Amino acid sequence: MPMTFTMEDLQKRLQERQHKMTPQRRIVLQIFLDRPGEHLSAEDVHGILRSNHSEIGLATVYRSLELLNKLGLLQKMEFGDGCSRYELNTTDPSAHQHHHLICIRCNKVIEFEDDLLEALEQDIADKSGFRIVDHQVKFFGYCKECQNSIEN
Amino acid sequence: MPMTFTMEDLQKRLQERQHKMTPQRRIVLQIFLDRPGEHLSAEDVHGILRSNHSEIGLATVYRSLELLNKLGLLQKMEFGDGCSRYELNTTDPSAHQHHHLICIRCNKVIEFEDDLLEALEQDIADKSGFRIVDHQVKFFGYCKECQNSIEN
DNA sequence: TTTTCTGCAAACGATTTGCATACAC
DNA sequence: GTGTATGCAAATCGTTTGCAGAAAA
Repeated sequence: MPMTFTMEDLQKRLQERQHKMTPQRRIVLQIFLDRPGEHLSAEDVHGILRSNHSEIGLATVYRSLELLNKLGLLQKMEFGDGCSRYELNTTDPSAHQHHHLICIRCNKVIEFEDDLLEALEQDIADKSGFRIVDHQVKFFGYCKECQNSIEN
Repeated sequence: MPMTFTMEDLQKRLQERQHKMTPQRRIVLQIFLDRPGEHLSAEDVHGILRSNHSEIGLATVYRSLELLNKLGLLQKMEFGDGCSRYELNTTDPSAHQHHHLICIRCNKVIEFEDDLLEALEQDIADKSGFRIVDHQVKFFGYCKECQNSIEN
């Protein structure tokens, strides 16, 4: 089980860049800590806050997500559904970055890791001369459940 | 050099779905035929039309791009610059789908093909049970030229 | 007290839509 | 002629921004 961040990490990283610790930022991070593995949009977060009776302005949600991303606590991603989504980073530097399988029938997003990807990246770098610093890999298809229900 | 589509392909595919051949659709496709390998946004296309003295309403440009995509003549993609981009598909069914290396300094997009990707996809499918029908692979980094100018 | 933050409302940019007219078939 | 397409303007949607008041440091 990969380690995630703590509030102290948030505090420390905010201070390093002369930002301030605020209840809003703490609460937004806590939402992700409470939901490991979920890919939340700004609207999702805003809705969760609303249902928690801890309303925070939508603009502040956007600003907090962007900040937590810059601080390295959240990772930003796009699944082609028209909005940015965020998920908690792991603190484990040796962890492989995971990637996403997106079911085009039920819209489920599942994650995978695969060592072949590292080989692919190395191969691309060698052939192209690019110095690669990040990648995005998404596979679209039908998950097991949807394959079954199509057959029936 | 991969084969691309012709106006006859457009005509045929339009008829199959009871759509009509219009000058606007013909002109939009021609723009892509004239610029193989370019990744054009709706605004790009609209600008080219403007400079060609063949103005077409922006809404029609959007509708044409979406239609050409549905007909399989164009491929839609996102590079994270806030707008959708399109490029001509090849007609060669045995061609490997190519992928993109995006320079995060000069924003150049270059394309690559790599057989390892097929292996990766097969591996993922085996492990996850997903039936994969499409994928998106983007690598972000520094192109050769930008690596050089950073060193200087 | 100084600087950064928040919340609100207005602004934004890409894309979509409603509708009357024009055109392809 | 019939049904689809176009052009325009207005609407939409996610996101960003300006600004005045609030709150961290």
